[in-house]
Amino acid sequence: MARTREFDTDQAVERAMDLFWRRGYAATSMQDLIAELGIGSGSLYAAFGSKEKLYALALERYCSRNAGALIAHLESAEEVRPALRAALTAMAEADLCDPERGCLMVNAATERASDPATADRVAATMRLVESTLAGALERARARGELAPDKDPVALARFLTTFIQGMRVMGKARADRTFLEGAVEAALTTLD
Amino acid sequence: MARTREFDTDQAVERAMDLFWRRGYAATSMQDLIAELGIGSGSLYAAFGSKEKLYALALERYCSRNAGALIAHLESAEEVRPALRAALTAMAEADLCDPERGCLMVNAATERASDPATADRVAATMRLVESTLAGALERARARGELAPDKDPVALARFLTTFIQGMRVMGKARADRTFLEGAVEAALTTLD
DNA sequence: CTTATTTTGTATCAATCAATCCATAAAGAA
DNA sequence: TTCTTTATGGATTGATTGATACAAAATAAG
Repeated sequence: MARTREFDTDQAVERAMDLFWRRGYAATSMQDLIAELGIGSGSLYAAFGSKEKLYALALERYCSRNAGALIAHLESAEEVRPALRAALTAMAEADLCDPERGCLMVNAATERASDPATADRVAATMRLVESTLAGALERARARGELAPDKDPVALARFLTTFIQGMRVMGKARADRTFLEGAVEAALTTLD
Repeated sequence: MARTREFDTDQAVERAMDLFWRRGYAATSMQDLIAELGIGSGSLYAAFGSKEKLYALALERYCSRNAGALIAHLESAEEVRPALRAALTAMAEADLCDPERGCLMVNAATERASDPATADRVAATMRLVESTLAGALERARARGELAPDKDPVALARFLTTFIQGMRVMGKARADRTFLEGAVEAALTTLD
C-alpha cells in the first residue's frame, strides 16, 4: 500500500547513540547525524520527530544496555564478590580502552539534567543500578560472603556513586594504576 | 593615554563561570553572556578573545577555588578524619541545595574532554585533589588516625573518584539519605 | 495497470551562532 | 587644549542551527 522504509531504524538509533555518546547533545548537529546515518533530513524527521526525541531513544538504549550488562554480571555468577570486582574492573577497562568516550548516561546527567525526560531516564537507571547492587549484596550476606552487620542498601548507594566517579575519572585521563587502585580500595568497604 | 575599562574583568569572569556552570559550554551562547554580563560584544572579545578563552578562564577559576576549598578543609584541621568527613558532607550538601548546578569541573570533563586545554586543566586539578588527599591521609597515618597497613595513595585515588561520583549523583536527583549513606560507606575504607 | 500511501532527497526556512567592524566616546599625555 | 590610544556598543558578517515543504520515487492493494 505504501513505500517501504529503506533504512534500518534500529541501526539508525544505534549510530545516533554513538555520535551523541562521543560528542554530546548540543555539539552534535542534525547535519552530523544526517551525514553519519546516511539518511536524508526528511526521512530522519519523519522517523524520529526531533533531535530531542532521537536523543531520548539513544539514551534509553544506552541505559538499558548498560544496566543490563551490570545485571548480567551480578546475577549470573554464584559468588557475588568476584562478580562485583569483575564488573568494576570491566568498567575501568572500558574507560582505559576508549578514554574519549566516557559514559553516555553520565554525560546526559551533566549536560542535560535540566531536561525532564533525560533527568527521569537517568534517575530511573540509577535506581535500577542501586537496587541491582543491593540485591546482589543481600544475596552475598545470605551466603556468608558479607558480614551480617553490613548494610546492603548503603553499600549499594555507595557503589552506585563510585561507579559514576569512575566514568568521570576515565575521561579525566586517569591511568590504569589509578583506576585499579581506586577499585581495590572501594571493594574494601565489603570487608 | 587611553580610555579606561568600564567593567570589572574579574567580576565578568565570575559571572561567565556561573553561566557556563549552569548551562554548559555549548548551550551558553555569546549572546547569553553579553546579556548576563552587561558588556557589549566588542568589549567582551577585546577583553577575552574568544568564547573558548573565556571558558578557560572560568574553568581555571572554578578549579582553583574548588581544590582550594578542599585543601583548606583538610590542612587546617588537626584531626584528619573529621575534616575529611566534613569536606565530603559539605559537597553532598552543596549538591542537595542546588541540584541543578552540579560541578563545573565534572561538566568540563564530560562535555569538553576533547579540548586539550580543558582536559589538561581538569587532569591537573584531579592530581592536585589526589595529592592533597594523599598528604592528609599520610598525616593521619603518622598521627595514628589511620592503620599503618593502609595505603594513603590508593585511598586518595579512591576518594578522588568517589567525589566525582557524588557530583554526578547530585545531578541525578539523589536525595539526602542516598548521599549521606554513600559518604558513610565510603569512609569505612579508612577503618 | 491504477491508485492510494508513504519514503526519499533536496531546497529552503527563519533563527541563531561566534566573531568582526567601525563610528563614537572617554581618558591620560603633551 | 590637542592628540593619541583604548573602550564601548550596536550593526553586521557569513556560517550553521533545527526543522519544514514539496516534488519525485517507490510500494502494495484493488
